[in-house]
Amino acid sequence: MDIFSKYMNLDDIARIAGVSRTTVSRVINDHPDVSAPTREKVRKIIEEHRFHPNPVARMLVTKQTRIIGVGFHNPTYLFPSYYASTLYLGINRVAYERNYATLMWWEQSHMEKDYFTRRILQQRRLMDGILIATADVSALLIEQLMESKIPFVMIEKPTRYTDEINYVTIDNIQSAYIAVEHLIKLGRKRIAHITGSLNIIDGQERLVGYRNALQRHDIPFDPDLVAEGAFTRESGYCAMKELLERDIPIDAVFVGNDDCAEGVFQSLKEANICIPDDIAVVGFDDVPAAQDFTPRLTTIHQSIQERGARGTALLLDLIEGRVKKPHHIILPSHLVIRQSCGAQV
Amino acid sequence: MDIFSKYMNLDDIARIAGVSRTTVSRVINDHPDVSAPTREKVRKIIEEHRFHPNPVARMLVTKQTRIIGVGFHNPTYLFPSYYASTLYLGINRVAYERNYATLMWWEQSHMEKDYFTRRILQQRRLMDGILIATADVSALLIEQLMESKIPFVMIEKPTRYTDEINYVTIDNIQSAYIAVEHLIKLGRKRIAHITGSLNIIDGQERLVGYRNALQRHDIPFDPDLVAEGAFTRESGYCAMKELLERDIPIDAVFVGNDDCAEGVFQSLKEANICIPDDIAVVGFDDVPAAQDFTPRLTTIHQSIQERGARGTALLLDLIEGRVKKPHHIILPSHLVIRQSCGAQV
DNA sequence: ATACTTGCTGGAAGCGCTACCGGAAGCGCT
DNA sequence: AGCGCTTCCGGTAGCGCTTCCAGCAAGTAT
Repeated sequence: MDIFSKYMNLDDIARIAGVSRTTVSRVINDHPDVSAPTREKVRKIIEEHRFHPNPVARMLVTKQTRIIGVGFHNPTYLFPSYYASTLYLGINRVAYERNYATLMWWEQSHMEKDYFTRRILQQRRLMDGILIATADVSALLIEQLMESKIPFVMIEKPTRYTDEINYVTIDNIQSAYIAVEHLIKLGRKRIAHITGSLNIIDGQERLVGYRNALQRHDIPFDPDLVAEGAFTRESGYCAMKELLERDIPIDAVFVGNDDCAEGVFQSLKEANICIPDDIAVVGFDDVPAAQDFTPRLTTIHQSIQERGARGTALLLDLIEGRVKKPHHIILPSHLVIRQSCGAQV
Repeated sequence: MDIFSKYMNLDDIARIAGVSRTTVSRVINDHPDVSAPTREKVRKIIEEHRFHPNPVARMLVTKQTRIIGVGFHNPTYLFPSYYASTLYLGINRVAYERNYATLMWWEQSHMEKDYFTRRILQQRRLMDGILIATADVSALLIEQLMESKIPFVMIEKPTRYTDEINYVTIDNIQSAYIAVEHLIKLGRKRIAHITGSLNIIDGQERLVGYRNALQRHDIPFDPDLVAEGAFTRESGYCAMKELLERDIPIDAVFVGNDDCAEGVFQSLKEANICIPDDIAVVGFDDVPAAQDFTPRLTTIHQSIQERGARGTALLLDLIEGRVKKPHHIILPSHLVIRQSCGAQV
């Protein structure tokens, strides 16, 4: 093909085949109104010329793109991380199975403030639906998305309009409760908590679960035992260090997620504090690396890939009109007991 | 906006503003041929109705989409991994800066064989250019891409048509040479190599560098010292185990990449072999986790994000006609000496 | 014989935008 | 008054598809 030549179009194929453009369109779309011989003839010519219809033109007339947008926010802590990659793995699997492509946004810290919102709104009609892979998203975007009636699903629990929005999440409160209760039952008395990002609902809810467990077991809540982290390794390192510098007794710590726990481990090792003998550690997420921590990390397991997959399936059902009412999917999670909590050797 | 209402279009805005569709288009595209008062009036109405022109219609007529396709192949080992995520980080940064969106493909093992190729060809006209983030890609796809004259860049060195294809890579041979030479200079005599995937050029070239270094220092090449890995943690674990079972003297091992080295570490620990005293280990990539290995991993550093960024910049230059001839970008890399090679304490 | 269905095909409209072209108005100049 | 020039605006023709509708031939029932 020459640089100056254009791509072929339906008319070119039609002319070569000696049929009308309509007929060519019909064979491409497997429409029944074409006789077998005509269909074969046209198909052969399409094949021969390696013709592919222009997807953009098709999108314009059918008003569907078979593209879904996937927005990741604040990737400073999301990417590159096991969580986000794995989520996308699940998303992509379902999108593939149902023949959709994914157009991904991913807001990085150096971008302008409302880039995410503007961009999504601008490109709305390029996407049949939108997946929002973070709770940390502006209320404005959510409102405009709701107003524009475009199908969208959040892969985190939204902080507002909770009833009206489709989302998939896990029971953070209950999970955190179980994790902390486990430590209590092992006889730990001074249980600290390094939180996740507290502007994200997961972080907030895990803190609630922590407090609930203490309360239930008549252990007074001590704010000195709480340090704010941010779901990252670095934040875990710093928060643990800060906790140690407070120079108060601590015999266990429940950490916002596993990435964060990695930093906690490092900090404890540097301070020559033994896990779990001196301080027991429990994480959240059960990333694969958790099995390779020394000692192996006790943590709450959740299937991140499933989260992405279920969210995507819900979105596509919404797009295709199979589902109408707002759905809230709450995925199961459970405690995986390993060595870092002191229950096993 | 009602469910049944359509999106607004240029004509709607034009009618409300009392101007022509053309004028509205002009103000949207900042065309000078509009008087200041008219421009203001139209702009206000656009704002008021939160109107965004249909990007699909615009794409159809301008014949550019401001979308680039990004293809990741064989994600079984690529995702979720530091390498792929980080690459995408670099890609996305540049794409954002130059106002392009990324449409990502990601072939998973459960997909049909030629899905990748078919999909890319079908959607070609939806993308202004294509980034191929793997060398493990069919010759057919490359040929069809070249034939269709669509701009594309490979983020790995291609195995064929090397001269004609735009790509970005590092000097694998030289880097591997330096890594192995470093071990030799530290007095290691029986240096093993756990390769990367040998169907990928990076794996092949690193093996060549390994052999070159041996040859240069008059150490005979011993095939028993080589085991095939696949750039993954698991493959490293198995390959190291296999190497140990051969029951031959080994005092160092150069590993295809850091992920793989993680498996090697695990295998050596299980066998109670001390790193670096008994066996020194050198990796490749310098992922952040390399600093947290015990002992800390000596490895070849390369900037993966830069790789993605430079590849994307090249692609966009190609798309925008700023660059014509095939470009080959070779990024720098260097050895980072830590503890696992035995040079530091 | 007519009427009516069935199977296949093509013409034409239109999706929502951009871009080309032509024209009206306003200006200063001869 | 007539001329050319600039400034601003609108009409219209596509971009490459899908889809609706009409039409025609052949087959079937009345």
